[in-house]
Amino acid sequence: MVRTNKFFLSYLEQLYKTQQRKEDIIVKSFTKGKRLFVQNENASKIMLIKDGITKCFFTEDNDKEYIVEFLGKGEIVGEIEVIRNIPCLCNIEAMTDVTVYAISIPYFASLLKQDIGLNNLLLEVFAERIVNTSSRASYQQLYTTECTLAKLLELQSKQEIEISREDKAAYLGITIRSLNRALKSLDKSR
Amino acid sequence: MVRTNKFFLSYLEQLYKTQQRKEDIIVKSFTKGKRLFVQNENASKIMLIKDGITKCFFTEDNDKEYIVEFLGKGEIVGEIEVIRNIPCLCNIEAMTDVTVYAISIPYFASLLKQDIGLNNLLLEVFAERIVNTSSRASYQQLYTTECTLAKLLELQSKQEIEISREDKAAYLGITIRSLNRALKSLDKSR
DNA sequence: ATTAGGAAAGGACATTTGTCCCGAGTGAAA
DNA sequence: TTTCACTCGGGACAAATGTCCTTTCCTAAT
Repeated sequence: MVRTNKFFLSYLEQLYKTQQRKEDIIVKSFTKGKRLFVQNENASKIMLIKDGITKCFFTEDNDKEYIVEFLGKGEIVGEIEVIRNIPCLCNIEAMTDVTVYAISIPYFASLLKQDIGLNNLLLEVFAERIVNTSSRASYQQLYTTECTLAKLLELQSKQEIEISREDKAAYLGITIRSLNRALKSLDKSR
Repeated sequence: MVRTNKFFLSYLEQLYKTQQRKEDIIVKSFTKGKRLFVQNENASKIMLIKDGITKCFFTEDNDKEYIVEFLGKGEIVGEIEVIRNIPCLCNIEAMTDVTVYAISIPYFASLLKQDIGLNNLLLEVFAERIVNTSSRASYQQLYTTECTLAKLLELQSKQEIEISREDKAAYLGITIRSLNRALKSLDKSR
């Protein structure tokens, strides 16, 4: 559930060490709660998470939130926006203190045009995200809240993170009231 | 809603014409209703749609279906499975008679390792799919059925296709009963 | 023309989910 | 210690959705 990618992380560490122009990749930090990207705003950098955990979520016009995924070490953010040339699709918020490699857009764009290793890494990341996002969308639409919650709790138990009730509800796309009910009903069934 | 990609189509036409080994890319046809890929089975080819419209959908264990997207000319299918080395994520079914370029997996894999143009095309397709899938998942979770149906009808009116009630319901992830109700209630409001 | 079979729409009820609100519990300040 | 204010969990009702079943309509065969 918290995605990570050690290959991409070491690829970028390598790139960082050997870069010619020292301003192409810089290390930045965000304290817990700060946003790396804000939905609908234009991004000035692409980032790769060096340490910490973030959440990637939509804020809809009706003020409800939907968490797409949790991103940890080695996950890249902002690249879709550059590739498609659009403003930020969603928000990325630091759930813990976070440090990132921030890559300038022109530099990243030039790498895209020449570095096949980077292309392959990105394709793998994208394929993984498509698999996750689409199969989750299907599951959430076609199963009961209780089932999707059970799945979430199981995923969470395999990870090291604490997810607040708000975030659980936002991940499932339901209200806190419904989440409480589902939690209670899962309790009963064991 | 019916995705298409003329750049990818002409890229593949070019490739097809100039291929060395005549068995790397072949043209195949599927009549309406036939499946190009079956969920959980292993794919033997990657395909790019030359003509016709397909639907890409999950069948869950509870027998309900969820349509991820409709794919038309120039859309590629089966590539995610090769990149991630997994069995078919979902079903791809011909909604009209369909012809495709069927590409052998080893050939495609070798192209991936060397052809940056292909990599860039794929990255754009993937980025587009992630944008669509994730924003639709969010919208469907956080808005009422009526809103999502209205959006679907609007999208459909801009396209040339007819979508059956079953397919509309599967696209929205709801039952036909609920779809009928929502249709009726939309009627009333104008 | 009549009737049987099947598909589709919608009524009726059950279940699920959301909204609103109240009361218990907690922490901080007087 | 008392009280105020705030948060959180859950009760009660409303709205939405699913399930089941009946009715209607269409088609095809006799």
